[in-house]
Amino acid sequence: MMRDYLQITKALGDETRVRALVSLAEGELCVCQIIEVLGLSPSTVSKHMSILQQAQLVVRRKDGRWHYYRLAGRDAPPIVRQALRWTLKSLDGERLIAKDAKALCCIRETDRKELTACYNAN
Amino acid sequence: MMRDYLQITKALGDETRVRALVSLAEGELCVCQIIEVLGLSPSTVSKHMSILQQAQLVVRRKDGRWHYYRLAGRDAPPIVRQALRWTLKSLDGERLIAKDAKALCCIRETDRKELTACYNAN
DNA sequence: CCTATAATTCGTCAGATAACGAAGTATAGT
DNA sequence: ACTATACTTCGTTATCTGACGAATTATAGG
Repeated sequence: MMRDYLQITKALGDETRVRALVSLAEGELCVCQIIEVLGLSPSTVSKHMSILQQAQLVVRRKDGRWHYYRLAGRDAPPIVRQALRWTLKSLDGERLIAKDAKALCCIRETDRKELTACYNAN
Repeated sequence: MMRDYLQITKALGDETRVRALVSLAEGELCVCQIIEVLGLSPSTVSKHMSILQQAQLVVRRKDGRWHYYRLAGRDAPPIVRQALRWTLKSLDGERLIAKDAKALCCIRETDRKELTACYNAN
């Protein structure tokens, strides 16, 4: 209980993780897409996603070589769902988040090869 | 916005601070009372309360030599009030918190001189 | 004015955390 | 089987954080 709570608050206490979390608001992403949004190394992003998953804030789905993450849903415990609702609501309209969302449009719709140029443009 | 959010989540990401916060649920306390509940040094507790205050989760009131802290109320921004509601709801019934509450009864009703014995009894 | 009390600020130290690259695992395509 | 791709795990390093005691500030009371 306290343990769950602290796992959630600690997970939410890092800007990078929050950006990753909010990026998932519009649907699941694979790790390589999250890497592009955040602009961090694969190992770093992997660790962050693992922390979010341990806090039950995200769910992982594996499909071939790709690992997709999505926000926890209806089956998640209330404490988690409430935390997510509060987070998304509180950060709605945040500038940094908006910038990520813009980059995400490129990332979702673009072949991985063309992607870097697109991201750098923002 | 992101700044406020992270100040809140970082503040809530420490067990000691959460215990202090929940202790205030039944009404304001002065620092020396919080010190008794937590069993930590004055300087440590002071720092923790300062962090909670910077996150706007608590409000300070000064009366003579005593500094009273209470939970943020109706005048606090929505992001803060929602965080507090979520926290108190999520930790309702937590064992460690309950123990603190028990100690708090002693602390509230007891002269400071008799206090140590009372606290140690739990 | 002097002392005691309540709290904060400062300096220090140990332990936690976030970043990286290198190495390892797993899967897809040839 | 071999190579490339997608992630994860591990080891290292720099920075952040939480704890304390000592020193400081502010107020109450003799």
